[in-house]
Amino acid sequence: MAFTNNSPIMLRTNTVPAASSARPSTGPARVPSPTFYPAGSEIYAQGERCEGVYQVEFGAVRVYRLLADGRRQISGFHLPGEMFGFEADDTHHFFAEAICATGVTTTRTARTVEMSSHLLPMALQGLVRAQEHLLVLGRQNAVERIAAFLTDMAERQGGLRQVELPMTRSDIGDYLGLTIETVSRVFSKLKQSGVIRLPGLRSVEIVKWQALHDMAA
Amino acid sequence: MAFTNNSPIMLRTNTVPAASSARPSTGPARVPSPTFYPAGSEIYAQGERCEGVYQVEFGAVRVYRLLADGRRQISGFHLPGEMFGFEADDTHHFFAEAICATGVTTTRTARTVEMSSHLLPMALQGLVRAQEHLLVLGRQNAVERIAAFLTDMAERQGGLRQVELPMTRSDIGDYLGLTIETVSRVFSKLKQSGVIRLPGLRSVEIVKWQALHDMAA
DNA sequence: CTACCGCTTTGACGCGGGTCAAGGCGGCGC
DNA sequence: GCGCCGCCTTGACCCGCGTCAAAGCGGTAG
Repeated sequence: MAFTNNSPIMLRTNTVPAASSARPSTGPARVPSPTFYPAGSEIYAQGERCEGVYQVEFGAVRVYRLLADGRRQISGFHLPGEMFGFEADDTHHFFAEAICATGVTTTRTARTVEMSSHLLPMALQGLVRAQEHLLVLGRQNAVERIAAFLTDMAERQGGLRQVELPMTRSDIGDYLGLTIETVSRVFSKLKQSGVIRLPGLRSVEIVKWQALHDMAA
Repeated sequence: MAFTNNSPIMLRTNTVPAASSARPSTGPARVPSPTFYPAGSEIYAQGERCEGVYQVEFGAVRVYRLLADGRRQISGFHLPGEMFGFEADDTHHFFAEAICATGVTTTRTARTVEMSSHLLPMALQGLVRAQEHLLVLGRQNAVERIAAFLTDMAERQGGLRQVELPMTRSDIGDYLGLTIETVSRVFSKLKQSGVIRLPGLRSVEIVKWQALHDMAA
C-alpha cells in the first residue's frame, strides 16, 4: 500500500493531470492520492486497466460510452463526495472525464474481504441509480426527462432552489438521450411557463418546485 | 438462520406461490429456500421490505418499475443461474415477477463482511449490465435495440443459434423502451431479410449471426 | 373438434423529437 | 476594448416510432 500518487496511465489526447495538492486524507484512514484534472481532461478510458475506485473532491465528472459512429451515452454525472469507476472485472468499460476543473482521489481496490463491505453499499446505490435512470430513458418524454434531471441535480446539491449545472447542454442531452436542441427547447419552455428561471447559462433557479417535481412523473 | 421456507409476504392479485420441492441446496453450503412461482406471479413488490437476494433455479424473472399512469420499464430479465433483487437499502425499489413457471432460491443477506465479498461481484456485474443498457435506451434505434437484445439473450443461453424467449412481445417492448407493435415489426423485418427465423412465437433462430451482431452496433 | 381468448401481426395515420440551418451571446485572448 | 470562437437558442421541416384499428393465430377448456 505504498502507492502515493500513481498518475493515470495510458494518457490520451487531452489528458493533462497536473500536480495535486498534498493535503491530508478525508474520511477513512486510507492514503488517498488526490489528483487534479483540468476541464475536459480524461480520467480513464474504455479498455484501460482498472486500478481502483475514485471519489470526487471538487468539480464534476462525466462517465460515458461511445458507439462506433460517435453517438455518446453519459451513464452518470458525479459531484463532490460521490464515487465512480466501479467495474465488474479489472478493465474499464467506460470513459471518465472531468467536466470542469476537478479533484479526484483514487482508492486502490485490493480485493480484500473487508474492502468489499465498504464498496458494496456504494455499488448497490449506483445500481439502483442506473436502474432508475433506465425508466427515464425508456419511458419518459423530453419534458419529463429534463424535469427529472433538474430535480435530481437539485436534491444532490442540498435541495436548494438555485442549481449550478457544470455540464453543457450537449452533456445533458447525452445523459438524457435527447439532442442539444431538444434540451434547449425544453429549458426555454420551462422558463416561459415560469417553472424555472435561467440567471446564467449554467445556472438554474427552480421557481415552482412542486410543478417541476410533478412533471418528473 | 432457522428460516426454511418463508413464503413471500404481502401477496397481491395474482400471487400464488405454491409448495416448493424440498431438494438439497445447490452450490455453496448455505440453506436456500427454493420456492415455486407460477407464471405471472409476484416475487416481490416495490415498497416491500427487502429480505435478501434471489437466484433463479429454472424459469425466468422480470424486474420492473411502474409510472403512475401505468407505463412500465423492465430493468432486466433473469435466467437460470442469475441473481436479482439487489437493493441499496432494506426496501425493494422494483417489482419482480415470474415470467413463466419459475423456481427461486432466496439467500438472506445478514450484512456480514464475508457476505459482502460474495455479493459485490454480482452487484458490480449488475451495475455494468444496467449501464450498458442505458446506452441502448438512450442512443440506439429500434432495429439496434432488438439486435442487441437477441444477441444478449443468445449469449446468455450459451451462444446457440436457437434462442428461447420466455417473455412476451410486450415484455420485450417494455425492456427496450418500444411498443409491442414496433417490436413485432422489427422481428418481421429481420425475418424477411433472412437474419432470423421464427420457428415459434417464443423461439428465434439466428441465421446470420454476424449481421445481427453488426446491427447491434 | 370447436370455440374462445389473449397474444401477435399488419396497415394507416399522426406527432414528438431529430435534423438542418441560421443567428445570438458570452467569455476569453490579444 | 474588440473580435473571435464555441456554446446556445430558435425556426422550419421531416421521419421514425407511437397510436389506433382490424385481422390472424395458437393454445387451452370444454
